[in-house]
Formats: sequence, C-alpha cells, structure tokens
Amino acid sequence: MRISDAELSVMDVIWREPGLGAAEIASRITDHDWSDKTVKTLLARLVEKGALRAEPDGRRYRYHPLVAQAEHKQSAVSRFVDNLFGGRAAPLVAHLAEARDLTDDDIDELEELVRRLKDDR
Amino acid sequence: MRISDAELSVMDVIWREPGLGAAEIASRITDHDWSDKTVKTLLARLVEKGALRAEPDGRRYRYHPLVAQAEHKQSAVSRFVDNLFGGRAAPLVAHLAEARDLTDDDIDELEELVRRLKDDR
DNA sequence: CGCCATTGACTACGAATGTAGTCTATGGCT
DNA sequence: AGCCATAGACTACATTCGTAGTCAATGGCG
Repeated sequence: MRISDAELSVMDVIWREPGLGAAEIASRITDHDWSDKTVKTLLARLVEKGALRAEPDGRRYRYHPLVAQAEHKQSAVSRFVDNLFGGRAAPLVAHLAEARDLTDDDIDELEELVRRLKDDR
Repeated sequence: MRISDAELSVMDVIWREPGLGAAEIASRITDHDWSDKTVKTLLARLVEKGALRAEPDGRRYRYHPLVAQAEHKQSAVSRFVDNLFGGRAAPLVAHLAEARDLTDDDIDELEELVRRLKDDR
C-alpha cells in the first residue's frame, strides 16, 4: 500500500490529531493551498486504500489512522533504500553526509545510535 | 527533474556503461522482463527530460548520461528526507536501524563514517 | 538486388496522482 | 417552516508512469 506525497500531508495531520473531521483536517494543512474538495478526495482515497478509517459521527466522518506513522515510514524507507541503494543502508548515510544534510546535532545523534547498534549486536 | 523507478533501471545501465545503444541496454536490464519497446520508450522519455543525450551513430543512437548518478542520488535523497523526515537525517538513520536493514558491515561503515564526520567539523 | 530484421518515431492505454467541480441531502438558524 | 451552508458522493481532467503496439525507413545478408 503506497501513500502518495499529497496523501502524506493529510496523513501527517491525522497522525498528529486522530479523530478530526474533513474540514478540520483541511484547515490544518498549511504546506499546500488546497481546496477542501482536494482534501476530501485525498481522504476518500486514503480510506479506500485502507490507510484511514472513517468513523461516522452525525452528518460527518471522523478520521482515524489504520496504519501507524512509524510503520509507514518503515516501509517507505525500505522501498527507497532498495530502489536507490540496492538495499544497502550505509551508502545512503554516506550520501546524507556528503549532502551536508547533517547538522552537528545529527552527527552526535548518529554517534549515539552507532554506539547502541554496536552494543546491540 | 524526476527520474521514475522504471527509468532508473535504464539509467543504472547507462551509468555503468555509457555509450550503449537501445538494444544493448535492453539486454542488460535483468531486474525486469521488459520488451525492447518498453526500454525504448523509457529512453525517449529520459532524453526528453534531459537526463540522457542520444548521440547518433549510423542508424541508431548511443546514450550518454547528462546527469551523474551521484547527483541524482543526492537529489533523490534530499527529496525523500524532506518529504518523510522534515529534512532531518538522523531520524531516517534511526529508522534504518530499527528496520534491521543494517548489517554488521553497515554498522562498521557507519562507525567509520561518523568518525570522519566528527573529524571534519 | 530484394527481403527481412532492426531502428527510431509515434501511438495507445489503463492506473495513479494532483487538483478540483457538481450534485444532493440535511441540520441548524431565522 | 424555509433557506442556506456544509457534508459527503460522484465526476472530471490533465499528467506521469508502466508497459507495450504499429509503422515506416533502411542496412545487411543471401
């Protein structure tokens, strides 16, 4: 099950605040300038895909995630690493580094992470 | 300029062996079972997108990359990190770790990488 | 020298995506 | 009681993608 970029903006809102209705969700989306119709279309598609549950509440629906954000990221990362790096993670990190996408804090975090990984194995 | 998944399979061949013709490229693609027509369509799209140059050679073309593989990975990684992780790299690596996508060798490589990053800053 | 295989050019076409618009029911306000 | 705003349902439509198919030219082989 693939969640598209536009759909992801919607999911992000719902992951943060499960149980919102369509209008509220639309109003919380700031990174795009979408009509409420657009948001509703995306919601419908997400329900159809099984990423969301639409709980009837009077005249409207409240939306709840059916896939956890962590799960989704997980599979997105896997797909990405498979596609671009033949499934090997280290070259990806090397690329991140080269792109200077890493702040000092990131590097510290990485160091800590590596320490834990080594302890773990 | 976005290179799709299918197109990427084609680019991979050309990055490895620049200057091949369509038939040769098709024959070198093993991860899909594509008709040569499919490969030619992808080649045409890549030329149109400006990712490849088609150098006439008699009755056919030889294809050369116009974007380097490293460049492409770079921008793909950036897009990905932006979309899913708000541009922060460390959480991505954490996810890689959690997915057990990291082999022992990867971890060693990461350790080395972190060492270099720290030295560098 | 003629036919066939191969080449590029162009066309096809359904699914997914981004981005809405129209239509219909209805609950709440006046 | 009636009207309007709003909700959801359904429809729309251009683009990109994945995956080919058709057509016309032509170079090489027999």
